[in-house]
Amino acid sequence: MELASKYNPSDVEGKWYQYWLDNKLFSSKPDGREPYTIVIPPPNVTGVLHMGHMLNNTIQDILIRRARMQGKNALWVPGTDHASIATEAKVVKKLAAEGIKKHDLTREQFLEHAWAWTHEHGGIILKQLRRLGASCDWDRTAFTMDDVRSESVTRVFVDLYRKGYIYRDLRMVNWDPKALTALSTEEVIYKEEKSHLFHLKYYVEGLTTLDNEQQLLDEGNTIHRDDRGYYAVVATTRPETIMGDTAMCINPKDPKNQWLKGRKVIVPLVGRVIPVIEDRYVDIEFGTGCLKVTPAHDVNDYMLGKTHNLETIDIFNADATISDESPLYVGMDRMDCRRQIAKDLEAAGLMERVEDYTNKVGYSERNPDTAIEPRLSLQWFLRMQHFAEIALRPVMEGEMHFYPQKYVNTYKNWLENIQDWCISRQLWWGHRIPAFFYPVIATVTAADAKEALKLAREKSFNRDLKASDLRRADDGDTWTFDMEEFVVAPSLDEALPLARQQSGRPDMQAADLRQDEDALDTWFSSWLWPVSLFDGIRQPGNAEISYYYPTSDLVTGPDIIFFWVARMIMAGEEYMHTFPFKNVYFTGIVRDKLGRKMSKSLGNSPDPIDLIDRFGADGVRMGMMLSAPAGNDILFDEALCEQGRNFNNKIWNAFRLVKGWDVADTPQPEAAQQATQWFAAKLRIAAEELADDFAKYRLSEALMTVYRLFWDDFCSWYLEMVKPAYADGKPLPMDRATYDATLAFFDTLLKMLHPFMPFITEELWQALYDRQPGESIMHAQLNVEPATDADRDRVAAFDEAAQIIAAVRNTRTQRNIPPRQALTLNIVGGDAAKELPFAQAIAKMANLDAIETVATKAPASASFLVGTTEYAVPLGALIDVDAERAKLQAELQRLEAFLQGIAKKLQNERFVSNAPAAVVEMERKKQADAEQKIAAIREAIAAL
RNA sequence: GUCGGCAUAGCUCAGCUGGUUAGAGUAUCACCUUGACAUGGUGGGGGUCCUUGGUUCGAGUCCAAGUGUCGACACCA
Repeated sequence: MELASKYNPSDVEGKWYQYWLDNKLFSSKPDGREPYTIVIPPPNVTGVLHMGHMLNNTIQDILIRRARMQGKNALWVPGTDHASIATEAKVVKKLAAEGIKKHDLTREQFLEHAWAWTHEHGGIILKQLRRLGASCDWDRTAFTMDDVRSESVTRVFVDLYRKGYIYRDLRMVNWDPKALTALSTEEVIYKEEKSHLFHLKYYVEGLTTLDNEQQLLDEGNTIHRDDRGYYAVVATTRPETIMGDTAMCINPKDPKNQWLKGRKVIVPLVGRVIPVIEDRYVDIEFGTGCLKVTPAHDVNDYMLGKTHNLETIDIFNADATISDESPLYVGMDRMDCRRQIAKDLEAAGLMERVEDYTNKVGYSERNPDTAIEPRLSLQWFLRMQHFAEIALRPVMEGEMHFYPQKYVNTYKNWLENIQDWCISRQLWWGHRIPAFFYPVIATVTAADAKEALKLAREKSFNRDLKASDLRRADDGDTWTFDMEEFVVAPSLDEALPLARQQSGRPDMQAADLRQDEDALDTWFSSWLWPVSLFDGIRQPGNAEISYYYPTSDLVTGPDIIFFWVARMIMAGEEYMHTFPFKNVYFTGIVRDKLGRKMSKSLGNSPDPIDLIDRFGADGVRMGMMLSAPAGNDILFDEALCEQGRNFNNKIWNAFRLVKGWDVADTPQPEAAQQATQWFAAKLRIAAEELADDFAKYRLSEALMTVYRLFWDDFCSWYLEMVKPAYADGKPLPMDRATYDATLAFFDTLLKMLHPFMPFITEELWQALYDRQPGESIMHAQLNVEPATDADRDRVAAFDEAAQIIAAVRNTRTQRNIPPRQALTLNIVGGDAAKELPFAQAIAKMANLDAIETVATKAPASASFLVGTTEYAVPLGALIDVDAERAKLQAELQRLEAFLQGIAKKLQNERFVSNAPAAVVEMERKKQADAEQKIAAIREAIAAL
């Protein structure tokens, strides 16, 4: 067989992936074997592969392939996420480019566009994963909005509603004014920002003179006054919200502001008179201690509003332009308004001063340029207390393991301070909330119109309700108005009888029901993923869910520990009564080699497919894994892919060497026999190390273990030791015993490498022996005998031999003796009857013509110590006595310093009496060895 | 602000319950091309284990404080 001297990945990768597909080698069905399951963290359906996916999916593939080769029934389930906000935003943008506004379309029309977009762009990422070698069972590819998953989501919603965990309420939510939807607290990202703190003048109403001004000043009040009168100073970063001010608040214990108690102040520009209220919430130290209260636009102000029964004026529209509730700036964008009002306040002399200020502003995770706006709105919530409790247990009790473990703390912390989950989103792309509304005429009882309106608004959650919407009944105290009530059911068909019953109107028709317009948070479907993939919601206890659940490992980023991991544990415990995965492996964030996050604007994010084209999938996989300890950020450097590619080339060339040998039925040379025995032992020990690395999820170390085993032990040592000699410019044939052993070693090595580098290992494994059609390394079993003590002894003995070889080579290098010039090795003062282990191998590797035991070495020798044995290489005329002496002197000095340290330790009585006997004994042995070495070196120097 | 992680060779990281002269990969330097591979071979150099104090016969490892750094959470008018 002719093989190119360089490995070319593109020749083999596509071929073998197709072979795996054609032979259904990724597929899994429940059977009698132990299952090993991974569910993919579903990437956004319209996403494209980035470096984070590369890392994440490489790890999953390594774990899956390893499990498969251990004889487990390995299943990796792929799929995509509908990513409601992200996808809807993309579709809206695309439509906008075509001049179509979302709200000019009906829901159905919009969804048609969204599905078209999904079908066009969807699944690209899954195709890209194939280039990486991902061994997913593609026949099972799922989508969070396919029929099974959608129905599961709906059922879960209905179930949780009936269990009383889901409720509807008017709350201050994080509003994304661009996407026009509420967000959960986890979807808000706070960024520090340079802004301004505006100090505004709120004149005190009707106060022209303060009789006891001096006394108040003496008591510590800070009183502001100008020719227009007395005023309070309020510091704010958001002057545009003053139109919504309905109070000013001071801390009752604030000595600076006692004079304002019980007064009323005038909102600047607006002219509205608002009360001064008192609440301990106000921080005395901050600013002037005067806080403007805008209940509609700040979470804390909202609380104050509730406590103090304040009016709520919502001055923003949903898109954060100024609403007609505001007396000023109607229709203006909030940011423009901030600039304008600052100017106007300045011009009106109502701005005392402006200072620079750094504060944190929340931004939408999905629209990173859009500052979120706290907004009162009616949303659906999931009560989290129960879920926090059931999700904490399996992690704290060690049923589930996190790698790295530090995330247990993060997890615990979040669960213990959990807030209810806002699950509704004002989007169309997603799972529509299965709540069905029907109109009713409601009543409230109140003595006057104002009270009635307030009660009616509370009852209907409708802040837009106006006094004219209320109808007073004849008795005077009863008011009626139109509102809606709802039922929750999986479908319209099931909703109708419920609604008839609930309303007491048996004549109600389907057309009378109106389904909630909102969709559910994307994570409300993702949290069911490990269950819904096996249809465990719709068909509890089915064969698949019973077999594959709980899954084995989850591989994901720590950034979604709350969004996703925690919630999957909740859903798993709720619906399966047990945790969804045994182990969670948190990967780090992929950064560039300077430690910066990958971003489009920095242009430091390589295209994974381009990398695969250049280095091969195996090379890139190795590049990812080389620097990826669990949980640490990985600093990605193309140089690592290069290293991966080089390793592929090394494997390839080792194969070329082995397959190039001629075989003959000749006796096995002693050196080769020693080498095979040693490598067999080394292989068994390495396999144990590898297993240990995997057991601890130290995958980059596992890779390094195999890397060194292959390159150093197999190529640099073993192959060199067994390589046939040359005669007449041609290699001699190799004996069959060594050849067979070498092929067997190669076979095992390929299997150990396969999870990391699936393509090249398949290519070579297929070529190593004759294989059956449809056979694959993927399903070959990695069975390596356990290592024995004899193996460890042999490996230790070889380490000494390797040191001797290195020392002889060093002797050559330092004296410019060519490798081809054979040398003789003397074992000085040794027992002539005792054979040096690996003598033949040493002779071959160090190019020695003889190894002799001598009583005293030749005077013109280079000498060195391995262990406590002195070795010498007679150099004859090649000797440089001065250089030799200098070398020995340096070694002597080093050893003497070392000996001194030990002697000091051993002279310390407290050490001798306190340290364990074994430790003291070890020190004594070190001392004796060092003394022996020193004596040997002294002799060597004298002999020169 | 609260809590947590980390700090070891130029770089990226191992180093377990304290006990050989602190390791690996990579980079770097020198030498080496007829014989699998220059995407290679052989050999070398390179460390005040962040600082200070403590515990101990003994500290990279344990404790405390400090410095730096990263992260989570909370508040921020």
